Amino acid sequence: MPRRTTATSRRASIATQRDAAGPGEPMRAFSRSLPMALLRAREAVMRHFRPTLRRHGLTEQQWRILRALSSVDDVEVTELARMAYLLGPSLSRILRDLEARGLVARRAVATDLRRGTVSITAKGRNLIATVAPYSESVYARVADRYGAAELARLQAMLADFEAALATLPDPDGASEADGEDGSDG
Amino acid sequence: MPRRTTATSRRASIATQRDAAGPGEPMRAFSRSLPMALLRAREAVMRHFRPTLRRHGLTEQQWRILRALSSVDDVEVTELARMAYLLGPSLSRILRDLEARGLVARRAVATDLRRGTVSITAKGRNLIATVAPYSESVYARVADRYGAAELARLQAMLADFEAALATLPDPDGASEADGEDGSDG
DNA sequence: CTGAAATAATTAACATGTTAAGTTATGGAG
DNA sequence: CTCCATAACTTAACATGTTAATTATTTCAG
Repeated sequence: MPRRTTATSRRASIATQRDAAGPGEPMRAFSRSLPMALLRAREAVMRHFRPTLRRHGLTEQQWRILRALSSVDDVEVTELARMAYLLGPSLSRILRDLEARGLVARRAVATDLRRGTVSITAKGRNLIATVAPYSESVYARVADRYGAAELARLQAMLADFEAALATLPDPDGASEADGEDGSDG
Repeated sequence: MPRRTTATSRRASIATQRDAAGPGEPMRAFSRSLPMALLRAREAVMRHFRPTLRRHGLTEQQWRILRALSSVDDVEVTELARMAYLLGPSLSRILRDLEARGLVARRAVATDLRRGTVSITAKGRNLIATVAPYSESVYARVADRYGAAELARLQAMLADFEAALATLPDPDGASEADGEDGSDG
């Protein structure tokens, strides 16, 4: 390991194998796990979007927020988080930045001062109008390469999958602990 | 917006609509974009894994690394990054931590001091053995709820999708810039 | 009306994602 | 052999993911 000492023996067994699944491990083949497949598929698409967004000073999440805002007059922060699929803390930080850049505007709700509403500004709409064509272009290329029909089917399956898992009980985080690895302290 | 001033007029139009798709925006319905669907599907699964991992002091990425290492004797860092689907910088940081916790061990490759190999320790294997049952249990519940056959089909489609997109030209980051928002500087 | 519980949003703290830059070691041209 | 391009990691810097703690308001039991 470069940047350290102790150059010991050698080995260089390259290990081109991916999932050896040793004789004592009955676990699923690691590289084929569903979360991994979903992650890889998503990255396969996103890597085509990021460069364009980046050239316009936007991250994927900022783009999601602007897109969500462009479809409504104004929304409360909590609802926006749901629409853009972001957690509250992430949204809070990003809105602070987008507001400072003049892409969104915030207002308090007079009837409940805990709440705030967010809306996209003209500058924000202009940015969307500038980037949208590239975004559409990428999407078209993806649909063309994989097949529009297949793509629609894939999306339908993903929606079904999400709906099916939504019926599972909440994982919470308290029910199956045993503490044996000592990394909790 | 709480934590700020300027309580102006009111509005409270709640906006239960999701994708209004205003009369001037021809873009795809935002909430149904493929990247979003993949993100939601992945989160639907991961939210059931995270609590258990967390109870054992592991993050999702650390778990991927340990699982990958458990399938081989030892691997070079670059190959491990590919196996665990992590970028180099993320892997560097995580390995530093896992090594400090005694879950993995590193060695330099004598024939090329730039390279380093990583292997899982006995302590690391014990941790995997402890967590694996919970992981398998979650996976079984997911498969049961969505259907094992459907799940297999979904994974196959995801693999096909990734393969199809791999044939697209690299996005690079220089080919369709026009610079209109001044963030390219 | 008062104070505890609940709600909306933000802040804090730590881990990873992502791109750029830096470091050490190889390898090859001349 | 020397110098430079490359390669393999690591470090740096900034943005987001994730969970916990805080702050400001509102709600509601009593």
